[in-house]
Amino acid sequence: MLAEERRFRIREILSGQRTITASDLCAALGVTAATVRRDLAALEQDGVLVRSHGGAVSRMSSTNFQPSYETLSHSHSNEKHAIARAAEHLVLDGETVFLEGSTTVFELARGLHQRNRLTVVTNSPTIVCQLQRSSGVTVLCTGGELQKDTFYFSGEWAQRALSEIRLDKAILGVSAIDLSYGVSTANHAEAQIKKMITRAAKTRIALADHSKFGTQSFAYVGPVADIDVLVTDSGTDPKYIKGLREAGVEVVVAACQETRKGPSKRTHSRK
Amino acid sequence: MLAEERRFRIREILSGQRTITASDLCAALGVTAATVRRDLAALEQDGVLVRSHGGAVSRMSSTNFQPSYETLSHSHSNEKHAIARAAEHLVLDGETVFLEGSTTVFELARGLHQRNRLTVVTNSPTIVCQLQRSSGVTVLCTGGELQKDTFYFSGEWAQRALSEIRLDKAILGVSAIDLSYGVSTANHAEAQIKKMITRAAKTRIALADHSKFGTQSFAYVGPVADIDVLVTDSGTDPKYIKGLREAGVEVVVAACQETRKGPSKRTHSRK
DNA sequence: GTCAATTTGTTTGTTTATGATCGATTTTGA
DNA sequence: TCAAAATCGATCATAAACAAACAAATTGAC
Repeated sequence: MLAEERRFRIREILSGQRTITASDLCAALGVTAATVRRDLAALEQDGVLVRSHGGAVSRMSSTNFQPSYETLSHSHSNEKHAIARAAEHLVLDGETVFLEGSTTVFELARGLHQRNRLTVVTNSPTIVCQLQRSSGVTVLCTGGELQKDTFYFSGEWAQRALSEIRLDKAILGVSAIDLSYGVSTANHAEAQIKKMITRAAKTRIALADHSKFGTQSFAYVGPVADIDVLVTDSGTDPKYIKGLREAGVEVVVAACQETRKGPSKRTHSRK
Repeated sequence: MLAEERRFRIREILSGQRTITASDLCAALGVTAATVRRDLAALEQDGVLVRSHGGAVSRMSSTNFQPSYETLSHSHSNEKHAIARAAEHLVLDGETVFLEGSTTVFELARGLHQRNRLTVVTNSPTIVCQLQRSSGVTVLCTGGELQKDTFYFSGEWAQRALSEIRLDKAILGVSAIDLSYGVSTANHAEAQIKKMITRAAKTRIALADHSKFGTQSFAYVGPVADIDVLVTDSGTDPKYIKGLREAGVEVVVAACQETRKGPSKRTHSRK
C-alpha cells in the first residue's frame, strides 16, 4: 500500500472516532509500529492530529457532534500562553478592540481583567463571560446565531453589528496561514466574520502559533498583507517570518521558555 | 485508553457537572488513583480545573462563570428551582422562545439541555454559555452592551434584534409585581428590553417567586394583564393569585418540595 | 543492467506511562 | 480533642512506546 493511501486511511478512521491507538493502526494497515509512528508524525506536522503516547487524537471537528478536541481543549499550551501575553501589550488602555473567539484570543482576554477604560467588542460568549466582572472593561457583543462547532456568533445580526463599528484594533486567531494563499479557515461563516472585522479595524493583529504556518484551509479570508501585526511563538520557521516581513507585516515572536509540543506534557517535570 | 483521551473524558465530565471525585474517576476510567492524580495535576497545570482533596472543581465550565449569580440565587433557591421546573413544561420542542436573563430563568435554561429542535433567543451571555453544548438547541443572542450590574445585553443592537423577531413564547424574570401598578424593574434599560420582548412574543410567561409580589420598582414595564402565564411558588399570598386570575392571567403554582441531596450529587464543602 | 533515492522493517538504547508501595497529610466522625 | 480512614505526594519497578540509526526492499532514472 502506498504511503499516501495509508495516511488517507488514517484520516478516514480519525474522522469517525477521534482517537486511535498505534497498535490498532498497525493491525488495520498491516505495517509495523515504526511506519505508523512515521505516518502519525507526518500527519501531526500537517495539523491533522495530535500525537499522544500510544496513539493520536484527531484535531478535526468532523462529522461527530461531540465537542471536538480543539474546542474543548482550552489548554494553556506554552506557545499559546506566550503569544497571548505578548499580544496583551499591544492592547492599550482607552482603546476599542475586537476580540475574535479562538482559544488563543480567549487566553488573551483573561489578561485584560485589570484594564481601565478599555472597550472590548467580541463575537464569543466565552469571552463575554470571561470579562463580565472586570469593572474597567466595557463589553459589547455582536450577537447572532451561535455556531455549535466553533462557539462564536455569526449570521445577520453579527454582520450588521460589525458593519456599524470602527475599531482601533482587531485581534484575530488564525487557523491556517500560507504566504502565497494567505489566511484561511475551516468555517465559511467564520471567514465572513473575519473579513468584516478586518474591514472595521484600523490595526489588525493576528495570533498564530507555529503549527498554523504553511497550511491552507477551506474558506479564504484574505492575503497576509491584510495583517498589520502577527504574533507567533519561537517555534516558527524563520522563512515564514522573513516572508511575512517582506510582505509588510510586523512580526512579533513571543518568547517561550519550553519548546515541547503537545497540549499537556508537563507531568514528568524534572527539577 | 490513551492518556489524552482519558484527560479529554475528564474535561467532558467536568463540563457537565462542575465537580468530580477522584474515586469516581477511577471507576469511570478504569485506572488507579495514582493515574487519576497525575491526570488531575496535568489538567490543573493547564488551568482546566482546580484540585481539592478527594477530587477537583472545574474552572472552565459554564456554570462556573458566574459566582456572583450563584451567591445571589441562593436566596429562595428552593422556590426558584421549583418555579423553573414548572415553567420548563411550558416550553415545547420545536418552539422559538426568548429567555430573558434572570436567576430564575437561568435555572430554567439548565433544564433545556436535552431538548430537540428548540430555538432559544436570549440577551444573557450566561444562558448562552449554559446552552452552548446542547446539540438539539439552536441559540441566538441579541448582542449589545453588557450591563455590568445585571449581566444582560441591552442597548441599540439588542433592541434592533428584538424588533426583527417574532417568538412563540417569552420567559421573563420579574423583579417587582403589583396588582395595580403592574410589573416594574430597577433598571431602565432592562425595562426597555422587557417591553420589546413582550411585544415580540405571542405568549408571555413571567416567573416570580413570592417575595416579588406587592412590590414596586423604579422602571415601569407594563400592566399585569400583559402577562399570559405567571409561574410562582406555593408561598405566594392567595389574594395576589386571585387578583391575577381576575385580570385574565393564568397562574401556575409550582409545588415546592424539600429536596434531600441524592447520592449522585457530591459536594465537598460541609459547613 | 547499475546507481541513487525513497520507503519500510529491524535493532538498540532511551523515555514515558502506569500501578504498587510507603510515609505524610487531610478529612471525618466520635 | 483524638483516632481511624481516606487521600496525597514521592519513589520505584515494569512494560510499553518511543526515537534514532541502520539494513533491506522498492522505486525510478540513466
